[in-house]
Amino acid sequence: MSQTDTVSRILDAAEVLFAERGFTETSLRTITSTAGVNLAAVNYHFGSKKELIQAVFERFLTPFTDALVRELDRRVAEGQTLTVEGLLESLYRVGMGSLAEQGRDPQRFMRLLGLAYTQYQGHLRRFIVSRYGDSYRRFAGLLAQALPGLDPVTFYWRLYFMLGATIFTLSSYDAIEAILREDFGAQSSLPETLERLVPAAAAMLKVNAE
Amino acid sequence: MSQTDTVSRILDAAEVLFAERGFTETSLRTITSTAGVNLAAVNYHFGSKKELIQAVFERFLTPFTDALVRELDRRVAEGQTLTVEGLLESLYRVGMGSLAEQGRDPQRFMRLLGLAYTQYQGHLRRFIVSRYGDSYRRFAGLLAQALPGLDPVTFYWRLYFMLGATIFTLSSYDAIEAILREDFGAQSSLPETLERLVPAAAAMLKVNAE
DNA sequence: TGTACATCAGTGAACGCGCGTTCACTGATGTAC
DNA sequence: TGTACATCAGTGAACGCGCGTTCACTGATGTAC
Repeated sequence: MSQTDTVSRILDAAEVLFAERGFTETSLRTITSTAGVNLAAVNYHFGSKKELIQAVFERFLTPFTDALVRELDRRVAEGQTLTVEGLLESLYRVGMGSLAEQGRDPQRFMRLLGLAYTQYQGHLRRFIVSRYGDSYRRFAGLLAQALPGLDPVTFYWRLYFMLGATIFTLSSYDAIEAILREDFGAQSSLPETLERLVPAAAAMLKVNAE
Repeated sequence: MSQTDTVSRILDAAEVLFAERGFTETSLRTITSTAGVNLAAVNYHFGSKKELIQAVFERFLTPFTDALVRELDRRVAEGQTLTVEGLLESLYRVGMGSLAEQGRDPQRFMRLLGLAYTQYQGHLRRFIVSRYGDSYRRFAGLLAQALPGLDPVTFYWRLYFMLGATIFTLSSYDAIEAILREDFGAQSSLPETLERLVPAAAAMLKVNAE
C-alpha cells in the first residue's frame, strides 16, 4: 500500500463521515476502521484530527476555487458582460463540474461547507478565510459590478442571504427532496434545483438595484 | 434554592453554551459549573443530556410558535389581506417580540435553530417536527395563498431558500455585522437587518408568481 | 402537640467507556562506499 | 557485487483524560394519626 493510497483512503472515509455526522461526532477509530487503515496512521500522516479536517476541505476547495477563478478570468478576458444570473450560473456550474470530474458527490461538499460555517471549529474558519479569501473577494467584486447603484452594506447583506439560501438548501438537499417527493410525488434533481435557485437568488440580489 | 430556580439556572447556562459551541462540544460539567449547580442535577431534573437539549428548544419555541399562531389567527379573523411581505414581517416581529418579552437574546435562538438543522441530532429534529410541525404548516399555508400561480414544488423550494437565508444569516449575525462594521464603518442593528431581509426574501418568493 | 414516616431536591464520589495521541517497534526500500 | 546504514510508511498497544451516567446518601418539608 503506497503512501498516496493510505492518505487518500483516510481522506475518502473522513469526507463521508464528517459530512454525515459532523467533526466531533466522528471518531478517528470510526474513520480508520472504515478506511481499513491503522488508527495511528491519521496522526502519522496528518499530525492531528484538526489537520485532517483541514486536509479534507483543502482537497475539494482548491480545485473548486481554482476552476472558478479561471472561469471568471476567461469571461472577463473575452470582454463578456457579466450579469448577476451569469455569475451565479458560473458559480454553480463550476461547483458541480469540478466535483463531477473527480467522481465525487456535490451534496456532500455542501454539507461540509454548511458545517464549516455552523460548527464550533475556529481553526477551520481561519484556515478557509486565509486560503480562499482571495477567490471569494474576486467573485464578490464581479457580482457587485453587476449590481450598480446598490450601496455596499446592502450588497454584502444580500450576498450573505444568497450564500445562506444556497448552502442551507443544498446541504439539506437529500432531506428536502425526500419530503417533496413524498408530498407531491415530484422528483427534483440537483441541477433542476440549481435552475430554480439562480432566478430566485438573482431576484433577491437585484431588488432596487441599477 | 427552589426546584424552579435550579432548573432554570441549568436551562439558562445550557442555552448560552449550546449556542456558542454546539451540543457535543458542551459538556454537562461546563453547564453545571456555569450554572452553579451540582453535576448530577441535570440527570436528576431532565433525565439525560438529550432531554436537556430538547427542553432548551421547548422553552423558546413554544412561546414563539404560540404567539405566531395567535397573530396569524387574529389577522385572518380581521379579514386582512395577507401579503408575502406582511407574513414575513409578522414572522420576524413575533420572533423578536416573544423573546424580547423574556429579556432574551434573539441571535442566540437563531444560532440554536441553525444548529438544530445542521448538527447530527436525529432526536432533536424529530422532536421539533412533531411538536411544532402544525405551526410551521399554518404559516406555510398562508404564505402559499399569498403566492397564487406558483406550482407547489417551486413554492416549497423557495420556502427553503427563504428559511436558509434567514437562519444562516441571523445565526452568524454577530460575525457578519463585525465584518461589515470593520470594512465600511457602518453599524447594522438586528431590526435593520430584518428590514433588509423582508423585501429581499419577498422578491425571491415572488419571481413569476401571481 | 408530638412522633413516625414519606416525599423530594440536591449531593459527592465513583463507574465504565471511548476519545485523541504517543511511542517503541517492524519491515521494506533506497543510498553510499 | 556486497555490506552497512538511513529513511520512511505503517503498526499494536498503551497512555491519560474527560465524558455521561449512576448510586447511596443527606436534609428539609409535608402528612397522618
